[in-house]
Amino acid sequence: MGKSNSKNCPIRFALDLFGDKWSLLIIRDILFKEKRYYDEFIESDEKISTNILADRLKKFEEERFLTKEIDPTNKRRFIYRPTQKALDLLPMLTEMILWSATHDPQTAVAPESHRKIRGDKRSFIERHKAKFRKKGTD
Amino acid sequence: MGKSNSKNCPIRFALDLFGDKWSLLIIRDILFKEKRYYDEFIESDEKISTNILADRLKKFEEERFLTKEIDPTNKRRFIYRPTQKALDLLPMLTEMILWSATHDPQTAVAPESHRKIRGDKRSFIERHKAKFRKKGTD
DNA sequence: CTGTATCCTTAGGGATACTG
DNA sequence: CAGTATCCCTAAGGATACAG
Repeated sequence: MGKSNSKNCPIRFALDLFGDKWSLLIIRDILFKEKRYYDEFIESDEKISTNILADRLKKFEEERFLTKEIDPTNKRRFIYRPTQKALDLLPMLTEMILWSATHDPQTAVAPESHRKIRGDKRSFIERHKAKFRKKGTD
Repeated sequence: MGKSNSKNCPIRFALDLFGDKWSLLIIRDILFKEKRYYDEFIESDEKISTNILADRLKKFEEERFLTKEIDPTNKRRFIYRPTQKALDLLPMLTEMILWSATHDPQTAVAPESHRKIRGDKRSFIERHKAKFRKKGTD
């Protein structure tokens, strides 16, 4: 299902870009855990392997989800920062999290709290975006 | 990354359930294209093969995304209908569609229209839900 | 019509060693 | 530190034939 194939279907378009096993987990680390460095991604619970991580970071840079620059505080490291394109995934990811919150028996949340979270969604997202306005880039 | 592994991460929880190549496309067909029968899924553009489709339908039934019943209008077919758990994916999918609408150069939508779509999101989702209240189930 | 059952292929991913 | 480069392996998926 190559990229040329996502004609006119926005869901397929999205899946072609981040519908694999690792992409959204990396995006999660960037947007919610504020990771910015290669070794920070490597340390994640899921134990991504070095070649896969490098490949995804490259793709994300090519697709303009991330920028890669030399870290000003340490000229021997790279810093990866989310672009607006990545930040724009926050609403979708927030809805995904809300969905899991209601349907995961392990973390199940009462409907009242769910409504509260949903009510807070905008501020939740705005809070995150604000963070990245300092750290992020476009 | 088996299911037992999605401890405390709602994104991983969601990806374990529908993070493969086909699941969200089937959900799309159910929620947006209102497909209900095996052969309707088979006819989709993406040409899913019979064994994969059967496997996903079974999993979705087990995970309570779908119910499977004998079609009252034709006792020799099955009808698959979305549960509330599946319907609850509408907000996430809508955000995914909105994201693609802004970032897919092919279907790119002007920011004004985008804001309009976003403003209409609730009614969009409610319209879909209403449809399924007749056809759907829980 | 709605699937199973097979068989086969391949892309994606894991482990590990190595490098600028 | 931030990756390549290998090598290998497996799960996922395609094609097709068959079955209830």
